[in-house]
Amino acid sequence: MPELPEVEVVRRSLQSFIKGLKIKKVTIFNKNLRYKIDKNLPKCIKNRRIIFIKRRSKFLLLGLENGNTILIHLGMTGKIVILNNYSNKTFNPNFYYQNEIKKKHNHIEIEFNKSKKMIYNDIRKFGFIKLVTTSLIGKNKHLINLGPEPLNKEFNSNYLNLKTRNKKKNVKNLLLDQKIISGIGNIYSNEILHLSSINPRKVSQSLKAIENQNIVKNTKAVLLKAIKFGGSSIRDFQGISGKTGNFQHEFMAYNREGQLCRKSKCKGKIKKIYISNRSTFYCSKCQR
DNA sequence: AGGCATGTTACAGG
DNA sequence: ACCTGTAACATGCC
Repeated sequence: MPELPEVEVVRRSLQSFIKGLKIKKVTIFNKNLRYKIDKNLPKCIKNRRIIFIKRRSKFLLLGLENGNTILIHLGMTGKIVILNNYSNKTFNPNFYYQNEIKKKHNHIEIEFNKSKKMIYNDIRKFGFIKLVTTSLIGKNKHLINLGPEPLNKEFNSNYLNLKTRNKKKNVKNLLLDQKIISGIGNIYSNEILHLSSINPRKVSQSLKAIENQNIVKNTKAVLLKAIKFGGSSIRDFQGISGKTGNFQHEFMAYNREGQLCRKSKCKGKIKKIYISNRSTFYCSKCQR
């Protein structure tokens, strides 16, 4: 599911559902995610209250009152499900999702007070959950090398000029490089370059200042719009209430091979190529 | 059956 | 050192 917009949509939902709640019970059905879940995790988080819910790049950070933070990455297919009133006798863990979320991929269940429950479900198990010390979070190996948040002011054209100046990397891989900008994945890199009318194979070094300026502007625009639309639901992304996002209907390039460019008056065709083994979509006319 | 999939990471080779 | 491509992880879908 998860690039920055999807993770942000989940964060906002969590904020309204579980902020301030106390963890009452933790059940691990399957500890073999990307990293094995520490067997001490349940007892370290039990009886602790959630005091903040933040996002850094594609990571979720659930801060606890005891100085620990639950760090979550959703990988490719990770989902978080929240259930209300689970004490109800007719409780069904897949209530909101019905057939769409399969119980066999529920790996962790965290029960809170106020009859709320959070489930981590992940088909491919590329995601993970681990506990980190809140005060040391910036030094965590997953976070320490991340570049700026694209929606922050530090991601601006000066920054991008500096980062592209000596880079021979193609611009698509540049956008995917979490050390340079954090949170962009394959879908949104395609969308950003399409909106910027820049060929994904273009070498970073050769980007003009105005192009960098456009990339910055369009990165922010694409991500904000995607958040506004509830993220993209391709395959299986769903927001926490089980609702799907709607940004997939707004795609200009991604997944549109062979279709007409949606830019007004362009009339070009969307092509699909592979760059570093990732599917890449661009308009052969307006992204030369 | 085989290729492909929103992510990350390790490794090989240029 | 930088860059790219490949593979791996596990599962499901077309």
